[in-house]
Amino acid sequence: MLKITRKVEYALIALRHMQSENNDGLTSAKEIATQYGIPQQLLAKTLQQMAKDGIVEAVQGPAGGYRILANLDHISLKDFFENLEGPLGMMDCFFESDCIQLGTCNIRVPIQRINDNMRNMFSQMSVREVTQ
Amino acid sequence: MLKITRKVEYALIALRHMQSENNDGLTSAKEIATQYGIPQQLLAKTLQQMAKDGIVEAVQGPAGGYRILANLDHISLKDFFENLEGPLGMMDCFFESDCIQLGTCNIRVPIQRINDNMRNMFSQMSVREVTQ
DNA sequence: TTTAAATGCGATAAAAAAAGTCGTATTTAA
DNA sequence: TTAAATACGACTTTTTTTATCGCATTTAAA
Repeated sequence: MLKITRKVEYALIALRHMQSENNDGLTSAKEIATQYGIPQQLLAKTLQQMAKDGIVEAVQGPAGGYRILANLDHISLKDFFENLEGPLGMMDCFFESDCIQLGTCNIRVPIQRINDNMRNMFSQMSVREVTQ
Repeated sequence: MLKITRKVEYALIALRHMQSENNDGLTSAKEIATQYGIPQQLLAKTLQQMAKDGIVEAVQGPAGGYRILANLDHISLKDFFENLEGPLGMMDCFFESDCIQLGTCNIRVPIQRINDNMRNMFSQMSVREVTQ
């Protein structure tokens, strides 16, 4: 419980790698996958998703790849997580209301308070803090 | 990602219920399971685990059940979570070191910093904050 | 103009984790 | 003696996560 997913993990590894490149930072998915021993296709999809979110820029064609586009200081971990994995909640009932017990549930509100604390914590941390 | 498990959820529901009982708080697993629409056997196991941890007391025999034993103000959410689910870490490599990429991983240390923040947050919250 | 190496992306498969069930033993009040 | 509860290991089912497959598109370079 309370774990981050591989997708998020791979995304952070890739960003940190690209940030430390001494050239213009353009790096292919294959290059990163090989160096860190992670599945290339999965990493590629993750990078493609980040490209859609404007975090990285994709360059097509041979000798193409990805490079960081956004200022990582200005992206909170909360937004980063939610871009990749959807709404951040300790229980599903915070966004899906298909739980029949919603009316009788006695911990929804207190857990939501804790969840707010957690979201707040990740709102105050930038992606840069992980990649620097 | 970053979700609590049903086991933890059920445990908190049960504690909150027992705390609000106006009798001596002795309540059977069946009673709680019925009231909140929770699988009885699963709840029972969760209560048994809490009994081992000294959080609740188990009373056997007919008309038996469970009642709160510990002072919930003095149990942190971190300890509560770890009692039920084991070590709290955003990545498995914090406790299992079977990851071959440990040497080349470039985000382990920064993620661990974030993880420490999270553990610290849950250390400063008591179970009581959820059950009151 | 052809080729090769890269991204783009939907569908599917495999693996792992979580959730739930079953069966049986034990305890104990009535 | 019976019935209603806890105790607990083994197992099954379901869900989620992780990974793979196949094919299309882009584009630099031969």
